[in-house]
Amino acid sequence: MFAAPMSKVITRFAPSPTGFLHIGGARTALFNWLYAAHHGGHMLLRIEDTDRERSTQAAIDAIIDGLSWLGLTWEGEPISQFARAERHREIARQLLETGHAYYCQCTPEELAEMRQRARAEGRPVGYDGRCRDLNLKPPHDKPLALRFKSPDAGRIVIEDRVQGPVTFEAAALDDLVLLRADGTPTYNLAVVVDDHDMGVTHAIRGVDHLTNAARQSMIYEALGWTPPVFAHIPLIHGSDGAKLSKRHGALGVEAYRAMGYLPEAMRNYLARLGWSHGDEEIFSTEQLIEWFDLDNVGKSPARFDVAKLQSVNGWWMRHLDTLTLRDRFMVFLPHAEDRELADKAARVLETDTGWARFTQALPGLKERAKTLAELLELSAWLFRGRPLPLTDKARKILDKGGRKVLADILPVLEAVPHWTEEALETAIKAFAEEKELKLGKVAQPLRAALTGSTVSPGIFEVLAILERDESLARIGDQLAGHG
RNA sequence: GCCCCCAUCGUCUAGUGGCCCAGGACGCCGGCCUCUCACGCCGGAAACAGGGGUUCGAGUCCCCUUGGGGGCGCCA
Repeated sequence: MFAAPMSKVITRFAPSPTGFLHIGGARTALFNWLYAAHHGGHMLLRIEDTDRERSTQAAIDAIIDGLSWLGLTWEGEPISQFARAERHREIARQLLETGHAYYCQCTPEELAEMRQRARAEGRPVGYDGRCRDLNLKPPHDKPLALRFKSPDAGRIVIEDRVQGPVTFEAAALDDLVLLRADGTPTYNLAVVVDDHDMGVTHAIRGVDHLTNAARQSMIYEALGWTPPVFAHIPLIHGSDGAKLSKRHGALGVEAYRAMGYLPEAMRNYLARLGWSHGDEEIFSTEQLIEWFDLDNVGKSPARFDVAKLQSVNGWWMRHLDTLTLRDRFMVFLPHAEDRELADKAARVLETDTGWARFTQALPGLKERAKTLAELLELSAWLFRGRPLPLTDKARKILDKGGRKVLADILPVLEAVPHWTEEALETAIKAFAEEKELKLGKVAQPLRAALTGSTVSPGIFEVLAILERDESLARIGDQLAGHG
C-alpha cells in the first residue's frame, strides 16, 4: 500500500432550491460535513439553481436556515451555480471544438414523442442520436441545443466509495444535453465544471445520482480532468418503504424543529441512518467527527423511524446540561406549534421570577420530556396564571376526595417554618402518617392543585419551586372552587 | 420495457469464512423501583427472503429466483 498524495478534503452539499431542506438532504449534508470535518477539510454549499423556472429565493433561505439550525457549516458564501453559467458555456464550447459535442434541433415535443413511441415499442427510451451527424451550426431555422457526444462503445466503471465498483455500458448511456436551446447550461455539465473548478475531492450524494456519475465521468474523460471520489449513499425511505420525497409528505427539517427535536439528536439519529460504529447508538458531534468515515456506510436504504428519533431525542433532553437545554428551549419557542402556550411562556420567561423558576424546574422537567414540545407542555404550570385550568384527570382527583385532603393539609403547610424541599417532605410525610394515608393520596391532590395536572416533577420539588405564597394561593384557589 | 443497485428481528443495525443454535438499539410484552409521569434496572417474544453451488466449515464467497429501490428530462 502506498499512501496517496493527500490533498485537503473538499466536499460539497449541492441542493436544488426547489423546496425546503428535507430529511434526506439533511443527511446528505451531514455526511458531507462529517466527512470533511473528519479529514480536516471543509464543505462547500453550492445551490444548483440552473433551472430558473423552479429555483426560488424562499427555498434557498429555507435550506440555509435548516442547515444553520442543524449546526452544519460551510466554507465561504453559498455559491450560486447559475452565476457561473458563462464559465459552463465556455467549457461547452471547448467540448464542441474538440468534437465531444454537437448541435441538436429536436424540440422537447419531438423528444417526448420519441420517448413515448420507444416505450410503447419496448425499445430503450433514451435519445436516439438522430442529430449526431447532421453537423448543424448555430444560425439555424430552429433553436439548437448542444448535446454531449457520448462514446458508443466500451464501459464506464465508477469506483464508488460506498457502492463499490459499478459498471455501465457506454452504449446504454444516451447523448445528454449540455446547453439548452436558450444557451443555459444543464446540471450534468455544471456539476462537472464546478466540482473541478472548486477542487471538490469527494462527491457524497444520494444513489439517485449514480447514473449521473457515469455520465459525468464521460465528460471528465472528454475534458481530460480527474473526477472526484464518488460516494453514493442509499436513500431514506418512508415507513412504507417508498422513497421519502416531498410528494410523499416528507417534512422539512424546520418541521422537526417545530416539533421540538434537538439539533444534536437530529444529527445523532440521521448519522445512524446508514452509518454505524459497532454497537454505539449515542454520539456527540465530536465523536461523530472522530469516527465518521465512508467505510461504515451501508448500501441498503433505511426507513425513517420517528419512534427511534424520539428516543434519541429523549436521551439528549435528559443528558444535555440544564443551561444548554434552556438555550435550545428559547430557540424552539418561536417555532412551537402550540402558539398560545409558547407565547405565554415567552412572556413569563421575561420576568425574573419566571426565569428563575423555570431554570430551577428544568432538571426535574427534562427527565420527563422526550421533546422540547413536551417540555413546554410539562412546564405549563409555570406559565399559566391563576386560577390554573385543570385537566380532566386532575379535576377528578380533586372531586373525589382531593379537596378534603387539601383542606386538611393547608394548615400544616402554612405552619412549615422554612419553605424548603426537605422541610416540606418531612411535614407532608408526617401528615400522611398521622391521617393513615398513603403518600400518593396526599401528593396527587397537591399535584392537581399546584400544576393542574396529574403529571409533574416530584411534589416537594414543585412546592419548593413555586415558593410559599404561590403554592398556598393555588391550593386556596381549589378550596374556593376556582379553576 | 431497458440499465443500475439492494436484501440479518416490525424498524435502525453489528457481523468482512470458524468467536453466531446470530449481538446491540428503538418499539412491543412482563416485572422491579415509586407521590404521578418519566428515568433507571431485570426478564421475554422477535431476523440471516428462497434455492443451488464453493468450502472441512457460510449470515459472511459465487449463481439463479423472488422481493424492494433507483435511473432512463432542453429537472437537479
